[in-house]
Amino acid sequence: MNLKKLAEILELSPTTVSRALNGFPEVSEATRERVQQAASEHHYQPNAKAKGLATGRTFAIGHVIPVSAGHEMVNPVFADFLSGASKAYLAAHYDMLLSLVDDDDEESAYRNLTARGRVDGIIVHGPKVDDSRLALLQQLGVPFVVHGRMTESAGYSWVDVNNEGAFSRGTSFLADLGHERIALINGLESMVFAHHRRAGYIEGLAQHGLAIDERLMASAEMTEPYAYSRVAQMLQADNAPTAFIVSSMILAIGARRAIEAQGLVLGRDVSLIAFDDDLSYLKDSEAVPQFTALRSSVREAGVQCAKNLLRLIDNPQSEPLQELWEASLILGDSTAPPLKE
Amino acid sequence: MNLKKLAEILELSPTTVSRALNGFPEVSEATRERVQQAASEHHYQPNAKAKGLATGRTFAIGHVIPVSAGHEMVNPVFADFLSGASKAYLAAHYDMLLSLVDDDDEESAYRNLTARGRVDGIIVHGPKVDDSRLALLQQLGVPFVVHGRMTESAGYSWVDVNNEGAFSRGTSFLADLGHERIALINGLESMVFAHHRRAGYIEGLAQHGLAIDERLMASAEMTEPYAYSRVAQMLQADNAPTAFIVSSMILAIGARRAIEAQGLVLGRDVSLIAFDDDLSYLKDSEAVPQFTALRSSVREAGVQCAKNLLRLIDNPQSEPLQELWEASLILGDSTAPPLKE
DNA sequence: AACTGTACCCAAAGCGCTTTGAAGCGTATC
DNA sequence: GATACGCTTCAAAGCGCTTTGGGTACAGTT
Repeated sequence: MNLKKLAEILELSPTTVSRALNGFPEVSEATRERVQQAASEHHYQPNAKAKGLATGRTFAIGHVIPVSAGHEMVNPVFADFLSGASKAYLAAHYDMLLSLVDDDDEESAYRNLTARGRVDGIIVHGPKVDDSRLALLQQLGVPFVVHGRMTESAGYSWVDVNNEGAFSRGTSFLADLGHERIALINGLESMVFAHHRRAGYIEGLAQHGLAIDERLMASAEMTEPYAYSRVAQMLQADNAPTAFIVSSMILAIGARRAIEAQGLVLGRDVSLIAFDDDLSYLKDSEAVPQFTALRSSVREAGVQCAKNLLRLIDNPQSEPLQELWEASLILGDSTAPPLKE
Repeated sequence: MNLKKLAEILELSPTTVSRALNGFPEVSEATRERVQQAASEHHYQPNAKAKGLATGRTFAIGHVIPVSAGHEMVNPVFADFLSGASKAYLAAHYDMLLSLVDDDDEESAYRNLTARGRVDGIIVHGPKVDDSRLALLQQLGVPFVVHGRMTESAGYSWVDVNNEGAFSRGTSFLADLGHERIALINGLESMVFAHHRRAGYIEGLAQHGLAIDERLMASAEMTEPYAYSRVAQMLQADNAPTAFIVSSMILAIGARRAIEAQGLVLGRDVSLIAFDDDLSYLKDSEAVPQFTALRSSVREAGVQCAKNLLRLIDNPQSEPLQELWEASLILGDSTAPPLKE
């Protein structure tokens, strides 16, 4: 079923049918209703390609998701982020185009999406320190919103969590409990979020006059086995840490496994704070959460990135939209003062 | 940059430029090279909407992903599945369109995608027992491949793991070790995969003459807290199970937490087998895996579903493609004979 | 009776590509 | 010298929609 056939059935011109369906005023209410009736009866939906060609719009948003080239790993938070974003798109009748690309040749993905006119805007994931994509996207002239931040420059839109503040606060909290050996299990520090978290961690230590010890800082792709092995190793070393602050729930799970494998009890012998993206299948929100956590919903971030991008598209002259969210510190079962020796 | 402008620059007709770029034989090698040269110089990419309109093809595949309506939960295996599928699409120059929809109104998502001509084919996720989508998709006449199975009927394409065989084998393995009280922590049994796993579990018990006890079977959305609470509850009950077989790594993690919270040791006091989708961030593949597991890579399933769908699209008259994969049983650290009392 | 305004509707052009049918132009054939 | 035949190129139509710039009919105004 297409416009022309529908128009024939209704004995109207395609013009009138189009206007009726798109809510233009120069068509009588009577015919508008007749048209809408017939459209839904015949399951008529305008062809997206034709509509896009005629309007110059596409009604699709591109998400370019980096897959770490070596280990083919895709960050599990994306599922929740996308589910949030798709909520916003659904309401606005946008579609979501996904490109998972090796993070060493992302550039061609952005070029493709825009040059071929596949999308009206782009959500950028996984910003890196000194990210070269910023210049590229600005040059391409496509509206975009970054989930996270690239540089400190003002000229682009982003939604981010105050990772530095959160990790400073978490580290302080552990120090206030009396911990003096606090370890950081972080993501890859080429990622801006990990960079900020490390900075916050160091700031927290500094505020309490605690020494910075490189041996207490780990940084890698955030998998469960990585957390397990690094935490196990740190606990076995001389002068082991009594507390950990870790960058994701997955890491917290690996850390917990390592702690218990040493015969230690989490929340008594060892304390732990996790950054919690509030993933749907890993909720840390029982009456007493298993982990003390810095929480910020990645699903909500998805909603907000999407909404802001749509605003940018509808309103190309507008100023960049920037939002810095605070994570909340949720008290759980995994933190306590250090044991007296 | 578009075809017309490129043609003007080259002082050729759009026809010739188009043919040159699309590898038609009726253009001389000399001009073909000249055209390709100019195209890449000017970053020319054909407009996807126009190309699609002219050819009737779209070069996009739709993935419709159910989000459980109540809890807004999206299954974490999708990230890995999509990363596999996108590999296949990249090679064939297809794009991936994602629709995350409440699983109670998926129908309109399929109608939309096809009626508006947004996709050339669809991958169907999360098949349910007696799934009404099968009839709908066949009626819509769009090529599709199901990840999993819907009914036993022969008339459609799917790629699935032999869940029944796997869970029968896993249950048998536990019974052979001497376990007599074996519990199942399953996903929602409205899902076909969970249905099959339950059937396999029961078959395994039956083969060893073990009784079926409804109190040892749990079924729900597969979250960590769910596994934790159900396992804790079963362990505290009279006549507690000595072994568990669970439907995902996330469940295994929740189960482990519950087991250890009782002061029990996994792989000594309690045995556990997990179904392992081989997720990139939860790999169970150290020298000795922490969990004994039934493993089948969901990323590979993504690759294969995508490849088969592309074959179906290129070759509409072909027979349905159906593949049943066997999971491998990986011996890990979480299983042992039951303790003698 | 002629004019203006308003409400409704339409023909045709155009979005950027592919594809059909045909044309121009050497070279070989009779 | 006329005809046929490759080889290369092109003009124009068409994909399904939106949008511009009208047109028609009828009521109200002068």
